[in-house]
Amino acid sequence: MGILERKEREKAQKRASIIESAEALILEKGLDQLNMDQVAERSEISKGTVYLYFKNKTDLVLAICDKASTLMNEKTSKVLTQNITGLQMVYQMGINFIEFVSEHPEYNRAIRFMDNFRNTEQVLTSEYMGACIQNRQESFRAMVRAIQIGMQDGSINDTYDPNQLALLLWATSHGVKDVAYMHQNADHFNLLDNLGIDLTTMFKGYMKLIGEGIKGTNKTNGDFESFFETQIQLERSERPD
Amino acid sequence: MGILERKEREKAQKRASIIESAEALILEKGLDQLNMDQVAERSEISKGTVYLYFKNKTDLVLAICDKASTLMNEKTSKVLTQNITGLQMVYQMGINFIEFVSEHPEYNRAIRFMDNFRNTEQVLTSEYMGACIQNRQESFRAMVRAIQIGMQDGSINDTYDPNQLALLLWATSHGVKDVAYMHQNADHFNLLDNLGIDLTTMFKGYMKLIGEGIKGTNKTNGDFESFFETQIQLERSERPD
DNA sequence: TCAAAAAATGACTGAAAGTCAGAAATGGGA
DNA sequence: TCCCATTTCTGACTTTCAGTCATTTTTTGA
Repeated sequence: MGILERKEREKAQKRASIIESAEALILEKGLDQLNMDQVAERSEISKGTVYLYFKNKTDLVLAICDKASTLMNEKTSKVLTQNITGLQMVYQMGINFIEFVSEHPEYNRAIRFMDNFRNTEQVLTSEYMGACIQNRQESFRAMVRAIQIGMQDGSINDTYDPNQLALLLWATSHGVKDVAYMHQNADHFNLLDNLGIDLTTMFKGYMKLIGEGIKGTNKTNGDFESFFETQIQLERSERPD
Repeated sequence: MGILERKEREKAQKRASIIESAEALILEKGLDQLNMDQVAERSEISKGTVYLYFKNKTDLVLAICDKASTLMNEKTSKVLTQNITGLQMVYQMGINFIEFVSEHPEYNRAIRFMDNFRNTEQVLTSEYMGACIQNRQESFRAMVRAIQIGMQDGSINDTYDPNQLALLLWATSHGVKDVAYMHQNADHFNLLDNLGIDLTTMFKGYMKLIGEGIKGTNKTNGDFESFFETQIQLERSERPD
């Protein structure tokens, strides 16, 4: 019975197409201007059909968050397989995070929106919410793992509690991201432009500050600066566009 | 001509009373549930009158942000007058910030909401927006000032650029605040509770991490831990409720 | 006491989320 | 090929809420 399978596939495609329409609209006009009539129009279906695929607007935004956090999570988890020190893994996760937000402003907006949701009925009954939480927790555990590896190879100071340190890195990196990409959401209070500091400088400064605070006894790791330059060169040689 | 003055005073009072109603509603139900009919009802005036005092809902929220940032700004600026080292000033500003958010969840919600605004007509034409930006910039400059003081008294490493360091402290502390008080907005992904780490521990950990990264050559300042304990004891003796 | 000015009102408009009765398309059996 | 049951889709309709404005009420000063 291949018909059922075909139907399933078509359903998934339509669902994905609605999500893509919503993403494009978020990119163009911002999330606060997202409008279900427009999502329907851009997907070339009626409004009612949108509601066959997503329970409500919140559900649709959470589906985008799910997609975003899955993508981010894959990138983060992959870092653990690289043959580098724990500290360098932490650096690499930071680079990935900043790149992700830079490449996908619409995902950043969706996730910021999600973090402002209160636990309403709509949020609690969305099947996507659980997936988002799982993805985040997995990324967080990858961070803890990188820290543990770093403590074993001597690149990270092992007097910290790995969970607590991961929590601090998570929190501070999100703060840096929010300030660095404030212009993606709002231009008021654009500290970076006001101070004439560019994104890379800020990010390097953050890594240096954090690096100083967490560095272990093994001094052969090199600092973030040199690691960063190597990575950038690697990427340029991989994608010479 | 005391009538005009009286009218001005009454206007200001009514304006303040509308703001208070909105704050209470934000505290009770969250900002996404804030509704202008309810604001009017709670203020015991008609909806139309609310719109005589505030151009629109955005304007009202920005008025709350103005009030909040003014309050925070006063606290921050006052730190500069204390007879402590620059590093201790930075610590104290952090303590004030965390206390502020803890005491005023409604203000935190309003400001988070503001940071998600895009620069629409409504935002640009609100007289409160400019005030908010000014308040923030003033707080930021106070932070820069504290860092400069710290570099002079040897409590802060003077190889950093003061502006860049202030930017990093601003960004990271906001990140820590957002994670620490995520439950004020949303309970999903409540990292603190998941890991069984309490707010004070996280905050101390943050200050330790940062402190390590920025500490200067003068080692007589004492660490954050001891500074924090002193401050807490001071406050307890000042307000023995 | 009264009329002009100021302040307040609430019914109304418009926009957008969400619903649902009916229309259209699909698919298996005769 | 036709039929009809099931699935899928539609868009007019309902509801909610921001924002408006013609009208009413209150205040003021003469």
